[in-house]
Amino acid sequence: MQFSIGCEYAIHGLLYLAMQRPDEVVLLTDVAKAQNLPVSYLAKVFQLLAKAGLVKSFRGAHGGYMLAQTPDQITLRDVTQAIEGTTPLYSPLSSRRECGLAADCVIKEAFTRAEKSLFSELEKVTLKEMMDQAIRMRSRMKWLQVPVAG
Amino acid sequence: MQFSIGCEYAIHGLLYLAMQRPDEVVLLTDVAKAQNLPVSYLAKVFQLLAKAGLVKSFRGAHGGYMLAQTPDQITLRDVTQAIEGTTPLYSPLSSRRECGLAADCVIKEAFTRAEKSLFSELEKVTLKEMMDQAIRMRSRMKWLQVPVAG
DNA sequence: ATAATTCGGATAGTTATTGTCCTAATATAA
DNA sequence: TTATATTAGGACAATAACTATCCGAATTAT
Ligand code: SF4
Ligand code: SF4
Repeated sequence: MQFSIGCEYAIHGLLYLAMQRPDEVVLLTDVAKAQNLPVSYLAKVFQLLAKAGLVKSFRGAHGGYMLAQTPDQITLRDVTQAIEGTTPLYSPLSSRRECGLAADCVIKEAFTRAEKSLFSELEKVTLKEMMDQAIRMRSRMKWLQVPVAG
Repeated sequence: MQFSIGCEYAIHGLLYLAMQRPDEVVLLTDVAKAQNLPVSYLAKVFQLLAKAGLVKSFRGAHGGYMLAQTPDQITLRDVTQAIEGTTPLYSPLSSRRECGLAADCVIKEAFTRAEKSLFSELEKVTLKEMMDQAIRMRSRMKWLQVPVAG
């Protein structure tokens, strides 16, 4: 019961993109290098982000990635769900157990509410806010030492 | 990012206990049989429940398990945490990434809030409520067809 | 054409979860 | 005391999920 490490890579990768000049296209290898991540796995993560519409990808020479939405549109929820998918937190295999409640079971309903509550919290935090923090505290985040606009 | 199947076993096992006469001691094998669960794994689950103080265990002849708290004291949060432990939903390995934010990082704070929110929802549902539902809908839950008080 | 780059699939390595088994400890009863 | 019933706990095996690597195909700029 933990977010996978792919979420961590995604969050920090997106933050790295957000810190570039707007519309700057970044190489995957640069993202990986800056944060000491395995580039081959990060590639998979970025493919998921692209599919989810959080980043735009460009193939070929001078290709790479850039954000597909403004940082204030991208929330932590978008990121985690892009990586982890949207399977419910609790889905009992009633195959073992004969049970005809199905739709209106207080247990399942409770988990559904809890899950909604979890993601609605994550939805409140945007990449913009993370970026703002990163700008304020840039000196303490060595992995983010990138040239910024201007 | 899903609650493990052990949680499902635990919830339904506790519900089975709750449906017995108060202070009735139940054999693990009966719980497993009623729900067609692997008894050896259910044993592990019940050991965790015992450690967490949700059930009392009795060894030896006429031994078994019973609830250690009244059904209205046991919440879904207690159960899930007894099984899954309390490791945080998100704990980035800053080993890869040099970052000095640590304590006051908006990302980590967001996940912490989200996690609290998740568990606070789960805390609102008690075994008593599940039991009441089970009593109302007994006919639709074949795995729970047990003799009840009286 | 050539070089640079992402895409997608296959696959391998690693870790976590789920399940089994065996022995020890404990409790009851004859 | 001995036999029997039952949980505790550790070691282990099987399975599944996650993480990581690799390669050929597609795409694009030069
Ligand atoms: S009681 Fe609810 S969670 Fe359990 S098997 Fe029935 S429908 Fe599923
Ligand atoms: S930015 Fe926050 S989550 Fe990322 S490495 Fe720094 S402290 Fe950890």
